[in-house]
Amino acid sequence: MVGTQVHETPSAKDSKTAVFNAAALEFGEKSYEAARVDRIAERAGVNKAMLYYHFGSKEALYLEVLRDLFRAVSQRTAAIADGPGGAATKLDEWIETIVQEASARPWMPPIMLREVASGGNRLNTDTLALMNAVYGALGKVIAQGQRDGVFRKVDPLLAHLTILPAVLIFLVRERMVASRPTAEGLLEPRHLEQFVEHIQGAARRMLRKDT
Amino acid sequence: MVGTQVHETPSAKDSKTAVFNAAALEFGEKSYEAARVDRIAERAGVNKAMLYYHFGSKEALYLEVLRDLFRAVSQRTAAIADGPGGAATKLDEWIETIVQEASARPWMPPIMLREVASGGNRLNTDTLALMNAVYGALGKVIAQGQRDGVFRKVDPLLAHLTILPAVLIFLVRERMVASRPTAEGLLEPRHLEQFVEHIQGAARRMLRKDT
DNA sequence: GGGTATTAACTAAACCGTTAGTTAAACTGA
DNA sequence: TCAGTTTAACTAACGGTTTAGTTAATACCC
Repeated sequence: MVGTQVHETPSAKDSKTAVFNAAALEFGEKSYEAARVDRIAERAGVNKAMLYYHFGSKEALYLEVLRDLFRAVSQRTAAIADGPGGAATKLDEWIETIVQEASARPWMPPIMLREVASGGNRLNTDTLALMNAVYGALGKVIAQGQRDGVFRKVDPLLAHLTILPAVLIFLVRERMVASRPTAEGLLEPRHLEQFVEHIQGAARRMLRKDT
Repeated sequence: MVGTQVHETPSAKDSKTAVFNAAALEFGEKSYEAARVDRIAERAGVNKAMLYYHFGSKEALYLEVLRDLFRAVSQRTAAIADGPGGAATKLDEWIETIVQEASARPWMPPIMLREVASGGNRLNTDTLALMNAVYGALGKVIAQGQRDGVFRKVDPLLAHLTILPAVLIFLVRERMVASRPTAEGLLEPRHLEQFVEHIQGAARRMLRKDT
């Protein structure tokens, strides 16, 4: 939806994107089942029937949010993998991109986490393909690094399952921290840039050849 | 509940633990809101009202599952941190313990992921304290390693936020994989031992001093 | 011991607020 | 006028919780 340009009358487009944005926020805050259609409509400032007019059902609206989310990330990460540069740089960029997209769509991390937590039952084939593209991009970068002799032999899937979860959870954690008055222990605040540097470093150390 | 020994008549204990176990399964599979009290009762083979008789409410039951879960993990990880051994070994054991506890309670990873995804709103102070204990244990191990000169200077919180998410997501992923007929890309199967070795290695590389 | 009171364990059914989804009418701009 | 847009009002079903009542075992008292 972010970035969709179907030809529609101005008012229609406005109400549709209003619903979409409100839905993204709502689905980011609550699970699919806890998300309320009425609340989405209210947040969008439109009548609930508009939601059904534009999207057909709660589930269709949710899937629209999902697709939009993965489409953006998969395209950008794929561009990095296929673009120019060394593997180590691309690795940093891959991480940076995920973080950027998640910042542009704060609902992304919680939705993804809930989706995997629930076994991805709601993910249809093409959405799954988009997720795979994100992984595929990292796989290409790792393969390039191994070909170039700068990365050691590491299972790319396990590498992916080390980096991405950390990013997602750090980002959702930020909200928890923000909402608590006195945050200590696990909820001590940390700066995003600090984390990005850390996880880039950790990824590099995980992958680089021992000297 | 696992490990609770309150004195109760046999039948009461049976029905109560039956409800507890059914609830743990249900809450592991679905979000709190998607979990159905009727289904829990059915799975436990008891009347729905028994659930209220023993636990008072759906939420109280959920919190019981949560507490049980964190109690076990926090106790075991704390024991490792305070026990004998080198930091590197303790690090491996810390990871191993999380994996073991999660295997004993397959509902742990999905519940924890959903909980952080939703900002931990349902976590009360003492449950949060248990989570902090798990982190605190890792913090102690890292501090020991730094004191002994085998670990480099790394923010223990960021280190924790690198290791634990990976473990949780790998474990929930296993279910997704198992439930799909042809798993490719992100869903290619991997062995648990293989992953444990990988994440232990990644953690060690993240923390060890450069030579 | 035997009769009575009390309690824990359990059930079927109803209650009632909530919620996704519908409908039919009204409005708007071209 | 006419298609696209918007709305208030409505409905059917669902789901957590309560309730009124049953059963069987245990405790108490003479």
